[in-house]
Amino acid sequence: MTTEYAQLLKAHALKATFQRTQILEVIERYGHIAIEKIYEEVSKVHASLSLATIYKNILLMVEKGVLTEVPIIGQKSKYEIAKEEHIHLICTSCGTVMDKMLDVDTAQDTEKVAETSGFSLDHRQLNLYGLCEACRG
Amino acid sequence: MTTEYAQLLKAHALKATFQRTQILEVIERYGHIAIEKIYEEVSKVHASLSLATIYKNILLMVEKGVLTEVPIIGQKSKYEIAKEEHIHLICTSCGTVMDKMLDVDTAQDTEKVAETSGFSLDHRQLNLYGLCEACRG
DNA sequence: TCCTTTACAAATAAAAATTATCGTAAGGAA
DNA sequence: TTCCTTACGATAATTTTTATTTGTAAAGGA
Repeated sequence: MTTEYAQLLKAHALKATFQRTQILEVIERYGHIAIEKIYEEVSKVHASLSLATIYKNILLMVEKGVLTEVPIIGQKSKYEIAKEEHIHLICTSCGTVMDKMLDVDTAQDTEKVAETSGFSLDHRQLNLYGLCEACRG
Repeated sequence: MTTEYAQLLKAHALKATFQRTQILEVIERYGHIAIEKIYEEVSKVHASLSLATIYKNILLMVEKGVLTEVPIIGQKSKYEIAKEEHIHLICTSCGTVMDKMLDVDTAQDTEKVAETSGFSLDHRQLNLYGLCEACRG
């Protein structure tokens, strides 16, 4: 069966194995998720899965541009499906990561900072830390 | 002069040991530096230093607000002396990290993003990845 | 000064995270 | 289906990080 994930993998010259499509399914379901949790979740539908397989595939899919690493202060990195550039709101209480659109002004401002420094900008990583609505109490 | 670091430590309720002032001296000299490299450098002036001591002290100094962790895509976290909020320009070729002033507009824009999401903003992490002037060739 | 208390560093030791190896199995093109 | 290539699973081996224990030194009080 050619699922949405199988196509995504093939579009990046990767074979669409069951393990990989399951990993992608879990990542999409969570939005942002750490390695250990991916292992935990995928194991539920594929008990014989090896943790090494997760590591290998995550690394590979990051290399191929299917996934993006989201390094976070004080935590292990989380991973998300690569998508249009955006901002992260990270709750320091519950750990939730939310995506927010990157507004044009901020994009332009940062481009300008890079430019005036003789720096050729490739991509941004804009993380805002604080308390989400639920955790503010 | 190491008294500068001794004062910094004391201001955060930490004792000014030789090891700690040396760690701080190395971090300031490099600007941004990973654990392993700190160990390598401090070992030069203090051969019997244990790597566990580095970890313990880095963790402690981050907790106390003397240091800031800078997590970077595809690398181990680097550490810097805590200072006024700023942007990082990270060269994906040579790995150099440069500090840039955070302009008022960007600061306000991000505050607004947080606000309209019901998010109480605590601190930002704005990293720009690309090629530094030297690496553009 | 001497004693007591506390904190620290060093040295392990232990645990956790990540990467490598290799025989077998599965994907995909023809 | 057949064949070639690549991925998986099962370790094993490393690396990274954290915890524990012990000896020493510094700090403060009598």
